[in-house]
Amino acid sequence: MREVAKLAGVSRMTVSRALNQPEKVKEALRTRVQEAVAELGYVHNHLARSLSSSRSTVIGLILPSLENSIFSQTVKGISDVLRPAGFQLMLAESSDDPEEEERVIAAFLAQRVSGLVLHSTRHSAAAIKMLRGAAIPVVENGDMPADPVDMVVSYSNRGAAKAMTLHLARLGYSRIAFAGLVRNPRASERQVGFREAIEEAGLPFDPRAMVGVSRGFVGGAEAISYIEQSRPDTDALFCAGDVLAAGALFDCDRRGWAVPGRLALASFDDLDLMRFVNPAITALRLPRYEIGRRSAEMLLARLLGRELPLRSVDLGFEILHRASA
Amino acid sequence: MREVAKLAGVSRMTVSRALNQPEKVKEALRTRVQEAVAELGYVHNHLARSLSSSRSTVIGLILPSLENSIFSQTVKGISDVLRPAGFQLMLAESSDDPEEEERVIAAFLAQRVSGLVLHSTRHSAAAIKMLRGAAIPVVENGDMPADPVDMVVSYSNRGAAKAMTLHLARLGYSRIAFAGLVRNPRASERQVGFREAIEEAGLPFDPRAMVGVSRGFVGGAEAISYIEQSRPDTDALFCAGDVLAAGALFDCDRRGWAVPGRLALASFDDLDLMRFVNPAITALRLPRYEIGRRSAEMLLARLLGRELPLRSVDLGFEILHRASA
DNA sequence: TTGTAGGCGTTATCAT
DNA sequence: ATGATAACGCCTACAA
Repeated sequence: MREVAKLAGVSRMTVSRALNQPEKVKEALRTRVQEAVAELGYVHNHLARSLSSSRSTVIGLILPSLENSIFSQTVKGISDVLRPAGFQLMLAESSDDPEEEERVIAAFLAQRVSGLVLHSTRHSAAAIKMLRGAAIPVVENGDMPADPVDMVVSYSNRGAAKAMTLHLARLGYSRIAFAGLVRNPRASERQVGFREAIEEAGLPFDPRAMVGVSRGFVGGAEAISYIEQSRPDTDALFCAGDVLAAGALFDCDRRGWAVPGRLALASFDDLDLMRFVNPAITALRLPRYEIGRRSAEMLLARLLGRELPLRSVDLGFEILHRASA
Repeated sequence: MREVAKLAGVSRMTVSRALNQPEKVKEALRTRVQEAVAELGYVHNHLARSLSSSRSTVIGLILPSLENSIFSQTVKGISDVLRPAGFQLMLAESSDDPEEEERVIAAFLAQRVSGLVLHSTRHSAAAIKMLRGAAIPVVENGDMPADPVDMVVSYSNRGAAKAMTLHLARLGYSRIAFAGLVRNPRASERQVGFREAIEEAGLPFDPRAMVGVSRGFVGGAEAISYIEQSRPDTDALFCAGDVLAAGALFDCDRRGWAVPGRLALASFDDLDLMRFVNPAITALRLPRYEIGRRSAEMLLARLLGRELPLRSVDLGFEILHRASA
């Protein structure tokens, strides 16, 4: 910048202003500065800027898993808002482990991110302390937490699972089963919603109606095997996770089980896949992209000094009824 | 840090060393420093560190699309290497647009990323100039480029497409069609490979055997419609992109076309999905995760001053023969 | 092994 | 509208 200033025949301060608040610099000087910048191939140093102004243009995002297509929509939503605003996105994975999340938060705070989006809603005490100490805006995404750290943009896992289960009950299914991922806090919430719905629908509650399975398509096949062996009179299966329902459908296909004749199927997440398989799978549409957008917007609003009316936004969900149930 | 130093009764330099090179500080002092850090909730400022040492611990990654599951494996590979090394990942999207890529590169260089991973291999002249000027290690990923910017870790789109097409020819299919994404540089390379294979196999080359389709499952259905209307005697379809083959399979299912009886199917990418559908789809396994790992490893090696024997690594591919062809 | 001095490249602040 | 000066918080280089 020193060199740019020299070449343009102005002070460094003027260069800085020409770069950051062009309207505050006379056109003549502004042009000379721009020419000097181009000539020297000068690249503004945002580290120095952040250090000096004690405010950065980087937002941190911590996801439970990087390999999950449902999160990529949220990433896209965040990125679409951040990029035009001149902000960058820093990404890391927590594996749904509070300890690992804590380490990542520490690393991000050391990088002086100006805001944070956390998908998990379970944090270590130390992590919460660090977040409060950092005094930066934080958005939580994965669920509507009872005790938010700061802001929340999400939907209710419990509520959505309950709604879908009630939907199945209303369709006349009475021996409904639930398959969810093991060791996953969001899956647990969904299971609670499932149970609430069963009771509210006046159906007998059967603990064996719930099964924990692995991630991925294989989890869906595990659920079908479980049903065959342990609860063969099941008439509908609600798969609460990612591609489980598709895996279940493929396995039914292989076994010659008619869907929904032998077994009705419903999915928690409406991936594109759900619409394209045969039969198309009834699913919950969750506003994954919107969650990203709103999270980023709220973060930016706070960084620009606007006080927000809402600290907690429930974006809800939608039931997409299709041929599988 | 000043406060930590005061509380621990040492100089700031000692604190800095206790943090960065603990082995160079006597245990007694180190302990006192750590206690002071904990007591004050001190968070190291990596911006200041980077500015002062003129070396950062952030790597930039630019992907054509954030919503594509095949890239998430590469992201995971990069992250798995970066995290233990204390590096962070900054992520952005180029939409396969060299102009947009150029803007992102500029933004990343302003953030003083210490290395860059680019999935695209087509860059604007200005982008290349900036990269060379920045003198940071760069890895390209999406293809084996004729004229690399710096390092390359990839596979050959042309070679892989050619191999799969030859595989289909060897299986006895003689009216093979190719479906690829429109306006996608990697899809174009794959098409070249397809054509080479057709000629090498001694099959008649028919321009109508190639069709450009949309992204996503719907693209597969488009390909099937095209075949029905414009080239009904096609006996095998090679889908060169992401989920296209699955979309084609679902559409065949809907039409009652037997796979591979009426039409054989092959996919360019081996997503999990390909193994789980019925029939399972013959696919190219591309080392997406490994590409991420190796890219990050090569970047780190260079940042640690090691000179690398290889600047260009072709990780190859594998044909997974399954029931669809 | 520890400390001192100076500077990394920018912006806040105050002055002109 | 522009400039001078002093931080921002850390590390390099050198000294003790």
